[in-house]
Amino acid sequence: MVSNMKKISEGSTVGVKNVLKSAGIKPTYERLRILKYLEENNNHPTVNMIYDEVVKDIPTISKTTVYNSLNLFVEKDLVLPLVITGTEVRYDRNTKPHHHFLCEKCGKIYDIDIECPYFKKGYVDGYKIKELHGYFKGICKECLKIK
Amino acid sequence: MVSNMKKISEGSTVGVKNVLKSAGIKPTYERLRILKYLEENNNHPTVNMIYDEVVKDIPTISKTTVYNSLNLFVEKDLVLPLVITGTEVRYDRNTKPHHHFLCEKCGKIYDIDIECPYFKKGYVDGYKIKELHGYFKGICKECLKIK
DNA sequence: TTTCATATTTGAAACCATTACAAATTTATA
DNA sequence: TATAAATTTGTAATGGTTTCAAATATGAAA
Ligand SMILES: [Mn+2]
Ligand SMILES: [Mn+2]
Ligand SMILES: [Zn+2]
Ligand SMILES: [Zn+2]
Repeated sequence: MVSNMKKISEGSTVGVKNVLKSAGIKPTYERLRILKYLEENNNHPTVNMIYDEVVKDIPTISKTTVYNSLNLFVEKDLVLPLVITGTEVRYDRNTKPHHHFLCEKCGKIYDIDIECPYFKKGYVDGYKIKELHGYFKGICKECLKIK
Repeated sequence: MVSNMKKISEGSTVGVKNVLKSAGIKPTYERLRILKYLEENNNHPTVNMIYDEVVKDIPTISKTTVYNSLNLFVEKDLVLPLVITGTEVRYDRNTKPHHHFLCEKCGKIYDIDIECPYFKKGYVDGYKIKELHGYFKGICKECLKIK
């Protein structure tokens, strides 16, 4: 088993609506659709990836609304922003601290379910840890097969 | 002891000149000064931080030259680019894989000398690891004192 | 329902780090 | 010295993100 992380929700309309309401966010049509995308896709997407899919359902949506919504989700701890490739921010519905793996060949970003003993302790070298950001770069299992 | 990492070089003019030459880089005045800055400061600086200091010695230097030089250093594995704050790239003379700590209060970035067992093995979840990027966010020792 | 205040969305402009590019300058070679 | 190659420089372009004000939608009061 590659990952044993549990899903946050199912991505159903009623599901995401409750998620937004309990976070104190008004569940607008646009926000619901964006959050649904994040729940249905664990691909750590960029703003453009999200926009390109969501605009198929809501042709009038603007990219600014995608930015606004994601910033709001981050503020309310519904979503975790990741900076892995350096060029653009990626968004993760899984806000629990976890590692990632960026494949140099296919560009996919995978979850890596390993533990960091220092993060568990809460301190390193006398410094108080609040967040953990860890990722590997290399070749993923599938691309290794292709050779 | 907070860190037991060894220094790469002393930052002396003859030192950095040899570093550049053995990397196959022509040791121009600008490149020497930029590399010297990196050797004398282990503060993981941004392009602007480097420029602001170097321009005091070389008033005619352009920011493009700082970019060009750093990109060349990265290409020749003399310097490691870090993306930690998300907004701008930082540069590290220490190219050995190591962890970092970003203090939320003072903004300083510290080296953290811990080992990653997965990186040592070379694999996680069947994925081949080539690079390791890990950092913590929190409050550093000094800022904890101030309280 | 109508009215009015508030929240949200939208599109364009601004911002900012980085890159592209071509002209000017320096350096190396003959 | 003359010529070619490499480097530096300044400006313009690029691209992701934010700012901002106008347009639209929502919700409560009348
Ligand atoms: Mn993830
Ligand atoms: Mn470092
Ligand atoms: Zn791959
Ligand atoms: Zn601090």
